[in-house]
Amino acid sequence: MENNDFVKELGYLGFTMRLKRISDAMMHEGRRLYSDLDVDIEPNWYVIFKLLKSRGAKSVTEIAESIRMAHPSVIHITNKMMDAGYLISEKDPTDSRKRVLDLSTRAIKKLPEYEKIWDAGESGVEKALKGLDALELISTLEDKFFDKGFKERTQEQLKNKKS
Amino acid sequence: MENNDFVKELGYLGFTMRLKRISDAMMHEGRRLYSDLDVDIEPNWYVIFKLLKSRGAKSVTEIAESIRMAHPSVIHITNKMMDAGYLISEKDPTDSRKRVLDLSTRAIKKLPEYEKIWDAGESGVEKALKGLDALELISTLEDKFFDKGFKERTQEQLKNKKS
DNA sequence: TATATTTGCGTAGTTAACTACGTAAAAAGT
DNA sequence: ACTTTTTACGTAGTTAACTACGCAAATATA
Repeated sequence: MENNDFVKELGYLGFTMRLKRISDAMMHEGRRLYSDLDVDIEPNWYVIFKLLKSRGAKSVTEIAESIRMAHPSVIHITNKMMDAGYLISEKDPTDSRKRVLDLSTRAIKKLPEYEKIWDAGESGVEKALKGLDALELISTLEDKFFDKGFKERTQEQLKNKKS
Repeated sequence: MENNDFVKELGYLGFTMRLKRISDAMMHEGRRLYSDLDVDIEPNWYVIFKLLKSRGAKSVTEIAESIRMAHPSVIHITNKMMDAGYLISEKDPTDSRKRVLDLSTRAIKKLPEYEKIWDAGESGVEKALKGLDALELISTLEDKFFDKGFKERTQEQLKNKKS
């Protein structure tokens, strides 16, 4: 691997971009993996499978909150999973605005096969990151940038400089 | 901030997704920042400004390699910067396939103003991450996942499990 | 009880990266 | 010198997130 990485030279200024590059690269690898394995699922589906398996049926908004995604993203993902036959959807009997999603029997039948892949993926990541405090750092990043974001922090710095 | 984060509970399995979420969130904050400040630039442009300022004129492919992006992405970004009047583009005299990009005089005139913003952004990130080995971890992630990706690591694990 | 607000869901449009492929020029091979 | 391969760039199409907005149902308020 060459070392011509200009973004790396930029220090903290390049941090966000480097984060995105790695995230994009890993995401992309994930897609290639599924396509190589010739499996009928897509990258982010695992989190829906796991969530509904462990917590039972949930509405769209509940899912969005549980995984910290915007609800339109959840609709998009779960619609594709429904088309593939992995989810069932029912109106909530007490609140007709809500649509409650749950795993189909097909999903439950297929889960063991898919969990082997996810376990292998997890082991691979774990092996690569063991001893690096990576999960702790991610938690810190979440704490620091989910509540008071990058924007607010920059604006504070701009104000400080003026005084 | 509530602590209903299911992805966090997934350990290393949720690592990639958490990385993407933070990256997306920071990216989004960046866009909001520029829109709040009412400046005529977009998030990733800074890296092109900085690169051409420090290294001088470069071709599309050279830029792509320097910042580790696919060349169509560079074309996309630099076309917008050209439309905004920040870049000039010329054919390479010795190789007519190449298109060489450089900062315009307008860009050079505007740079000090923009660098104030970027400095503030960098300070904000630095303050949030100081003492956390964040840059070191990013470097490790790059080393581990740019060369031998997530896919290959998972496939190794799948093989191991079978034996 | 009537009105106003909040909540849940869906659609539409935006953003920013990527791969795949095509074309033309340059370089390498025979 | 001719042919093949590589390189550089551009376009088209895909993916996956987001915000903004609108509608309808439920809840709160007057």
